[in-house]
Amino acid sequence: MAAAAGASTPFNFCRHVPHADDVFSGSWMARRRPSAPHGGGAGTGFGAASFVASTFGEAFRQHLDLLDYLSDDQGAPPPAAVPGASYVMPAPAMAPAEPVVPDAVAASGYPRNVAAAVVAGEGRGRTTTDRIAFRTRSDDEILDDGYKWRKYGKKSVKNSPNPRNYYRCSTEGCNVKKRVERDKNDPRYVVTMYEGIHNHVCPGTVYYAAQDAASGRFFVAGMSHPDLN
DNA sequence: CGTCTTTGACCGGCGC
DNA sequence: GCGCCGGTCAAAGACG
Repeated sequence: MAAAAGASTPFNFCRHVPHADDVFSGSWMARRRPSAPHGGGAGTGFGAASFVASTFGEAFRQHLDLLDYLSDDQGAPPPAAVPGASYVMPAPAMAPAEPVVPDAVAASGYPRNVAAAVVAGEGRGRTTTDRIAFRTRSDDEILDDGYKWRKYGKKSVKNSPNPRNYYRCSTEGCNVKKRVERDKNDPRYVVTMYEGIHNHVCPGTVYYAAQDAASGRFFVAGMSHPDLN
């Protein structure tokens, strides 16, 4: 089965929404979007690499080879809204993520030995990009991470009784995609795989800056969200 | 009326 | 070369 990868890694998501009902030991928190701004309640997701780079910080790097991870794709820079920002060590996560390489992912040809959580874009000779997969215990397949997603496909896949849903970031010019499906071995879990790098900031996320007294340079001091304040 | 989901068809890669 | 399979497209319908 797609058990939790060895060492779970603490990290933050674009929208970090700790909620007692949703936080599970060893898994990513998930929460139903309180009021979807766009009809239909399209899924929401976070950007793989941009989110890794901007929110995982060193804690994640220590577990994953992020240099390799971030080196492909189009060499996309950090989110535009954080110009020149040195990535800020994220606050300790409320609950550790449960990075996995789900069976569904592995079955797609992605190497199982790629640091468990990050799936590099080498599978089956595909030309993409940054990939990252998570398994999330949730009754809800819609994970609220602040991004706006548009569903463009649904497909039943072999060896799984559960359909796979395909989403694309609905921000114009952003080609980030994600696939969502329930774990075939444990329907309580949702397997989400992100592909690509957001070329924009997380909608609804407010970056706040601080100035380094020594250098006078501004840097991103953290993120917040109105829901959390 | 605009936006989003649904869903069948189509396409391309891969294994045999 | 053929068939299978996953991923994407696009038309139609639903919804706010």
